[in-house]
Amino acid sequence: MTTAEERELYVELVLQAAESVPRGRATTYGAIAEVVGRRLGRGGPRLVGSVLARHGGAVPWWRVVRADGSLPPSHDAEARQAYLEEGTPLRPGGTVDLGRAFWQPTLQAQ
DNA sequence: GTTATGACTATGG
DNA sequence: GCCATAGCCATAA
Repeated sequence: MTTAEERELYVELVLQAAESVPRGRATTYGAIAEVVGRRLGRGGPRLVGSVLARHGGAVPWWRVVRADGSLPPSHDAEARQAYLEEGTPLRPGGTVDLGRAFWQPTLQAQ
C-alpha cells in the first residue's frame, strides 16, 4: 500500500542518496534502491529511475548510472560533458568506470 | 481488475 | 560486445 506521504518520502530519500555522491564519483540505480529500500522496505531500481526522471532536476542525476556504467542515450551527451568537468573515471566506451568511480550512497538519518 | 510502461538488472545465446 | 528474455516494483490508463 502506498500513500501520498510515502511516495513523497521515497522521493526525498532517493534525491538525498543522489546528493550524497561527491564530484568525480558515481553510483547506480540499484545501489540507491538498496539503501532506500532498506529504510522503507520497498522500491526497486526502476522506481529510482522514475523518481530521478520526474524530480531529479535539482540533483546531480548524471552521477547515477546503470549497473554497467552507462546512461540512457537521451542523456548520454550531457552526462559525458559533466564527467569531463568533474574528472569522473571513464572507460573507452564512454561509460563510467564503476570499478574506480563507484560510490556507496548514504542517507542523512543513517 | 487487467495491461502497458519505465532514466533497471541478471542471464543466456 | 549486442540482442532477446525474464524478473522486478510502482504508476498510469
